[in-house]
Amino acid sequence: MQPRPRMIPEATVARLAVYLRVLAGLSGGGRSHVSSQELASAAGVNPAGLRKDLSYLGPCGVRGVGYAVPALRERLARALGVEQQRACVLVGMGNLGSALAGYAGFGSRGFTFVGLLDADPARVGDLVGDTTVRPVEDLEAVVAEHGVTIAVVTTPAEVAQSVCDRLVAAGVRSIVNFAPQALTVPAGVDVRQVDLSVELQVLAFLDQQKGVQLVPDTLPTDLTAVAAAR
Amino acid sequence: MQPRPRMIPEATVARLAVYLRVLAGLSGGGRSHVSSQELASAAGVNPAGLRKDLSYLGPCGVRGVGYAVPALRERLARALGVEQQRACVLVGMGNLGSALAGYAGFGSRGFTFVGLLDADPARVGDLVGDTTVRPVEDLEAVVAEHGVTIAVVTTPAEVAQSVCDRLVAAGVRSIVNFAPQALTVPAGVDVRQVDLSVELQVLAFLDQQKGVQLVPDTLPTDLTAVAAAR
DNA sequence: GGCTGTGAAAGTGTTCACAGCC
DNA sequence: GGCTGTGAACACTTTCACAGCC
Repeated sequence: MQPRPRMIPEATVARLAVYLRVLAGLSGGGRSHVSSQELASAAGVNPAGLRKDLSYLGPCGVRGVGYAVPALRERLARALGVEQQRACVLVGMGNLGSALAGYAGFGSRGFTFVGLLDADPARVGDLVGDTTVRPVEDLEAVVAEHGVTIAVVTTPAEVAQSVCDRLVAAGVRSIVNFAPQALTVPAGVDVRQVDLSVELQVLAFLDQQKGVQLVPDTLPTDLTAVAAAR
Repeated sequence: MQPRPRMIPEATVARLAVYLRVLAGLSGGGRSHVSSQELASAAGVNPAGLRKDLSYLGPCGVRGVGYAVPALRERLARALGVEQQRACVLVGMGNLGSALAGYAGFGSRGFTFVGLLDADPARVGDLVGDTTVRPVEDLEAVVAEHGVTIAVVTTPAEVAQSVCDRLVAAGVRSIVNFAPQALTVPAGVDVRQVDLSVELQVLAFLDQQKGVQLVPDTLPTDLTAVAAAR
């Protein structure tokens, strides 16, 4: 009976955010229309994939012409929920935490950091952007006060789980975790794990493979030798 | 004729890096063996998936017992190429760049930042970790001097492409790009694009969806209304 | 009994090719 | 002619179930 409100795949959601950013730049340039080819190239994806992504929002282009930049922009913003401002807290004000808190891009994309927390008394009171760092003890109070549902964890790995537990208990339902530590959470809470060092590691692996492929003529009889040479 | 050196899927490579980190922690605890269940739980993945991942390296566990911690650790390190140290450069010493440069985890995983570069004269000369920030003009010299093949870009978006071009011209073949800007590179060069704000955006979307799902009884006749209400 | 290793199945995401419309 | 929208094919991952071994 339900024709379904059309589920949007997660991979698509991530790319929609990228398209929105590219459109913002394009919009500043005063462009009125853009083709899937052009948009895809600027976003670094395949044109057909981009069209499929956009089609999840329903038809939103004009055949033979392309996409109207302002209309598409508004549609994307609405689909992603950027229109309404969301209150976030950030726990762990090391270099990474400071980088994220100071990133100007967040404000325009619907995120406001209403709380910057740190366990180190030396850091409490510092001004990052226009927000003052508060002691981690205030966590529950900040979450309750602003009705925070999204949190960013940039603490050392050892304390990430306990911080996470406190966040969840206080009512946070969505967490981005940069600490190299898997978090366990109750059902209904989303965690996105981001491991910066893994990116480098994958590159190193690919790099190494390139080296191996440059010498494909050496054909060892023993397969384990190849694996070992990796 | 070739039984194939067994290609390892990229998704698996990324997880192998995580397993290696977990094992390092476990190894410090003096454990001699570990089951796929335990390792998977600590890494935040499915046990069957973990076993499949490890099976790409060939059999490396003991049935009925589990995996020998030191042996598995060494095998993973070899597969990922962590044993040999790799020279990297990092361009753009803002907060994010500093966070990455200061991350102690890299050293133990085979990465050494031999060059920290920035275009801002005010930042040149700063000491980050035990490396001095150099002017971005030195890029080609540093890459050539140390035979750098891996670079991390944490510059503003506007200059990311030109920095990338210089890196590639200098001989870099693998790039992690944190600037919100798609990079175009010649064939043979790998780019991994990391967009930190996209993670938050996806969470916001999921968060919003939860809210919608809490009121599933409202069954509007018009589908577009649902899409719009997003 | 317990746990690994792995084919087979299910699910997800990507690419292709072309019909449909301007 | 050009470009969107989309079903169908394809590729990639994940999950399941169980055979094989200690």
